[in-house]
Amino acid sequence: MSEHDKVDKYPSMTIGDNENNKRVVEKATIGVQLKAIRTENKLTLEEASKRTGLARSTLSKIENEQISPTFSVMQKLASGLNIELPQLFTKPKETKVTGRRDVTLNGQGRPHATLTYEHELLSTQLRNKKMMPYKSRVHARNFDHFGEWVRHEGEEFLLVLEGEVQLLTEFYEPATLVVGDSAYYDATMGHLVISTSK
Amino acid sequence: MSEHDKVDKYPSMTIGDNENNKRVVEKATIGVQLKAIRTENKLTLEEASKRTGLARSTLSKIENEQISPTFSVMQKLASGLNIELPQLFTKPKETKVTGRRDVTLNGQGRPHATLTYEHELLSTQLRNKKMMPYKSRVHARNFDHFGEWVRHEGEEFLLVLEGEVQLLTEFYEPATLVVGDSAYYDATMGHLVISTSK
DNA sequence: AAATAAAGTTTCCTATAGGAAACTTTTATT
DNA sequence: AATAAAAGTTTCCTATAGGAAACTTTATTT
Repeated sequence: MSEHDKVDKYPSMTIGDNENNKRVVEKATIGVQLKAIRTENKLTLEEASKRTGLARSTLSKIENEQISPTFSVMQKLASGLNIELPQLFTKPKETKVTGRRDVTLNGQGRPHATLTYEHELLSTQLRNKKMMPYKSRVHARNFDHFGEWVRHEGEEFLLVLEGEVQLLTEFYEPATLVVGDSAYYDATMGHLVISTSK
Repeated sequence: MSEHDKVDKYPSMTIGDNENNKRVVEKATIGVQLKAIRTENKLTLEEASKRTGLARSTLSKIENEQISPTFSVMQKLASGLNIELPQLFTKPKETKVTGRRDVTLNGQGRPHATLTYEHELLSTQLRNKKMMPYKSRVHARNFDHFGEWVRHEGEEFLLVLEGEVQLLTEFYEPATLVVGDSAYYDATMGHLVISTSK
């Protein structure tokens, strides 16, 4: 292997440069990550070797991006160094909303109407939030307005701001909620909110 | 390779059974995961092969846990199948609140008072929620009640139910919020809420 | 600043991953 | 139910990962 080869073996390894031409911008930094984790823990290659059961040389090569470790090696790394697997290739988490906030004054949210609901989406300036807050006015007055359960990934929390609604969910009896009442539920279970106000 | 070998190659591969005797309970299911993802997307091995740029045979062997894919292969999988890398070895998230809900009537939450806030924790019956909803009455009337910024992991959404408060955050001017106003912010950035009601 | 020790890298070899093609099994079609 | 087509598996080979030991570099001690 020539000197040039060594340096360029995994040059900047752009992920997914496959025939479909799907290109992912992120770089493969498993070596860099590993070295960072090891040095932060003040471990030598020898010590890391003992903990992971991997050869000193193997660790060195991974750190210098000379080889692409197998999944089983990655598992030994995570286990031996007491970290979660994704830490090996995920840069220290940067929340997408890092250092940002978004204030939405009453009634200034982005409107979004459907047949059954009138939503006011809140904090729409912030992208990639973990929560999607919104205020809703409920029009639906019975199950038939929907036809079937609403289901989707994630969890929902609701708080009644005015009037009276019924929360219908699979497996449970309907719950009548008035101002100040709230509920939290798994959204993969069928759910609906209907209005029982006048 | 004997029939027995084939079956047991990666028998139930308990991770991290290394000399430090650190034992991780989780199983290595990258093959199972991959197969699940592929079939859910109604892809044949051939199609998956085209998308990822990997050989049909390689995919088959990975799915049957006959080989341990290298990191670079895992990247091609994630990229080609349009998934996040950790999805390959993390079982489809089973929310801890699966199939459950928790209704909290007004004033029936669990009280939790501090010097500066009077909290009413909501939906405390459900454990391991992704969100922690609560109503708070704010006592603090200036920064000095705290001494320094509040900081923690995650994101916060707040909605004013009555009175008037000021939201103080690093990097931003204070925001005055009245009933119906809301805000969303990164909680790792210093933040405080103080009361400006009478 | 030599000598020694410790940490890290490279080489060389063996084991295993990944690809091409043959083979087997399953599904669809007549 | 026989045939064809499609999907999946296995074989066989080549390329590359991983381990042992030699080698180089960096830090430490005298």
